[in-house]
Amino acid sequence: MERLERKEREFNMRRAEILKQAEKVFATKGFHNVTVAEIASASGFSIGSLYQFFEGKENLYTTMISEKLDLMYAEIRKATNAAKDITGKIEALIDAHSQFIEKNKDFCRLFIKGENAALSEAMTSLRQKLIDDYFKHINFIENLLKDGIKKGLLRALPPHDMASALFHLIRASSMEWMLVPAKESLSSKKGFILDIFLKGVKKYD
Amino acid sequence: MERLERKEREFNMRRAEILKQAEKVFATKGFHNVTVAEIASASGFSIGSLYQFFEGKENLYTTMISEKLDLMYAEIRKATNAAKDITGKIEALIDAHSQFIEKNKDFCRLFIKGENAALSEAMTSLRQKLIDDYFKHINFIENLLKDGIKKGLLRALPPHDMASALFHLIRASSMEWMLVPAKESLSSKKGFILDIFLKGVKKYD
Amino acid sequence: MERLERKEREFNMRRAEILKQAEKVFATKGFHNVTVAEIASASGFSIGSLYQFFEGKENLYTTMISEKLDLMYAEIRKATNAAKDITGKIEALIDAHSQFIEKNKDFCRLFIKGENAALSEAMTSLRQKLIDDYFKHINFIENLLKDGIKKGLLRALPPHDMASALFHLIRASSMEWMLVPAKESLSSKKGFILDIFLKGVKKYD
Amino acid sequence: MERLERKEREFNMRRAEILKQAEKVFATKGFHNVTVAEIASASGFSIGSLYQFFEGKENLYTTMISEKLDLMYAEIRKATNAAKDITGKIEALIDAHSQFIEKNKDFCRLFIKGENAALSEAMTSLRQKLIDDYFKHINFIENLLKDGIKKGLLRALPPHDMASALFHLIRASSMEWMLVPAKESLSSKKGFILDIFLKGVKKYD
DNA sequence: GATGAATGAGCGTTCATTCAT
DNA sequence: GATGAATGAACGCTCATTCAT
Repeated sequence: MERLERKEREFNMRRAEILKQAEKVFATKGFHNVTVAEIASASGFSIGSLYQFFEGKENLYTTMISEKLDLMYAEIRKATNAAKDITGKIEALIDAHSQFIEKNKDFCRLFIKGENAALSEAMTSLRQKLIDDYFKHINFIENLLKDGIKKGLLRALPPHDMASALFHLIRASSMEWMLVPAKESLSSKKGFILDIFLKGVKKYD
Repeated sequence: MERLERKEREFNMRRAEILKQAEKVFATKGFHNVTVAEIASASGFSIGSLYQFFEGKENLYTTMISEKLDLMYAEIRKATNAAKDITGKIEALIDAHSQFIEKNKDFCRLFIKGENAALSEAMTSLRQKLIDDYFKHINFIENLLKDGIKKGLLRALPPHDMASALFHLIRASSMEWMLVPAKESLSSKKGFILDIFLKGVKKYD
Repeated sequence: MERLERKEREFNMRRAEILKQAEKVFATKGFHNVTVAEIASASGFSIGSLYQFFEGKENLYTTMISEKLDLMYAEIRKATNAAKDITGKIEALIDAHSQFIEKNKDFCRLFIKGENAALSEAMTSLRQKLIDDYFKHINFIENLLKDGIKKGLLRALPPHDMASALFHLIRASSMEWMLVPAKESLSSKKGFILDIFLKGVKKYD
Repeated sequence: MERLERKEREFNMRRAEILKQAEKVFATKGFHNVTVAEIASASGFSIGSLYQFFEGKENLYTTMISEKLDLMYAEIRKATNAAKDITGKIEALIDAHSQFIEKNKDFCRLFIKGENAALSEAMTSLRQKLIDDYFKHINFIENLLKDGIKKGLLRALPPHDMASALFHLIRASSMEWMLVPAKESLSSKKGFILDIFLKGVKKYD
């Protein structure tokens, strides 16, 4: 019994190590420009071993993307839920999202670079998962904003559109921060995002 | 003389036809999953002929992306410049951008899917061009908003960040419209974008 | 009648012009690294026109080689025949051969570089022609030497082997002259070739 | 340790096998008329495997030529050095050279056919190596002959030219033997070469 | 179990030749 | 006749995956 557990633990550790190194390599060069041999070499395993952990190159890639994104959404929601009031939650949402991107610059670049397309089964279902997760996340933000409307803090605009807007305002800062080599910390944009999202750009209402 | 002109016209028509068909094929399957033979067959030319118009697969791809994007930015700016006052210009900006996306759904999907990455010279310089064009466009919007600030219509927020925010609010709607199969017209979101951009989501200031 | 003659004369002039330019291009880059388009462009004719003068690329190449080599052998024999006595004839043979090589350095390099092989019909028959011409030439020298034996000037060694030896002694100098960038005139070797061929290297007999 | 040695030995055996079969195929058809698939099939390996042993088609070709030629020069020099006196050494030189050609008819034919040209890096450096090795060999013969001059056996002709002459006299016989399908053994020419090289063709001095 | 050499389908690209104009 | 755009077979090479050791 104990033996089995150790085996399982070891298996998971190796799997995680491979994913970690694969992320680095993929993030640097993109899916199509990386060979399985490279990942094997980077992670210190043999080519053959990789195929014991993952069904193939695509599966390794989609798993890596998928698990990392799960982590991102989880982190953001956890931080958001931990805040007390609506404004605090929105602030936490912006902050946690920004921080994840700052910590995972290379990974996130994969989404600017693109490198997702493909026709194969695995890639198609990855894309669908990405879309589903995206809408789940928008829905999470939506509920937050609905609460704000109910509490009389926010205007009664379509919640889904508001949520989408907030998400993409965060994305806007992130993208620019990733595109321009050296700039101030991404987190410094939090105030602006919060301000423009809440009050808009017009001078007098 | 006339002969030469007709030759040139024909050349350009064939070139355009290839680009048009290549756009369709690339949009469906992404750069790496399309073969030159497929594009040749789809556009009704032989493999060899493609190489008279374009230096290779990458050149065909980057040319297609580049020219189409040039067109998009040009259309948006033309429509924007044609409007009279600031609010009208912002409205026109949103409208023209939305309309281009509605008319070029498949092409725009390439950017959601990503499929830009690659390490080669051509691809690297395409990416740089995309980034440059993006910032040029943000700058165009920036100037528009600066004018609004000067005229006392808009708050004196950092113009670049405001421009980026507006651009990504438009992008937010577009993305969702492309992700969800059948939905109301993208243009119908114009009112919301304008509203949230100008006034924000907060109930009382 | 006269019209026809002019046509024919023009045809031959164009054909010669193509061969002349083709020689230059082939000599510089070798058969496989030259395209038909290059030859067309170099000779000032269209691709299609080339196919009116020659059946194809191989035919153009083999014709060029063949005719040039015919010329070489003809020149050498003419000069040789013009000399009076045996020793003079051998001297003339060496001289004319050396001079042809000096005048046609690039062409002759084709034979050092190789660039003859191929499996196709045309190439095979070219090779056979080269071999036949080579033996015909050796035979010419042979007759010269037989005469020398009959006249009591030369030892009664196997005439074919003697002829071959003489030919390759000339070739030896030529080769080195072509391999080493800048050297004294090839013709300056005539004395040495004659000396070693006639007297050998041994000090006392 | 032992394991590693066996691996290395196997690797070298496979590499040698590929070179051997490649030599046959190239010798028959020339560089440009052989496909990588053909060599793979002839040597009993897959296309991909060839690329584990050699960087590409050119590398395979140049390696084959280079190693074989190294072997030839080594054999000739070894045999020559083993002989006692000058005349014996010259005889051994002729003999060893002839024997190598008799044993490696197909390989040597590559040099008659030519098939060395090409513009690429690898081919250019092969050519330079061939030339360098040629002159190194001539130099080896030169030293031999210089010794003969010093010992009073040979006339004080320019040693380099004498060496070149001897080399090409051997080459003359070899070439004819290769060109004419069936003939007496090449080695039977040794006597003639020695005779003409030492004494020349003139009857009375 | 672990390995990495072996496999070969599939790719982008070239260029001799043809033939509509 | 003269042209050169169009053709597509054929090539060298890569690399995800397998499987004998």
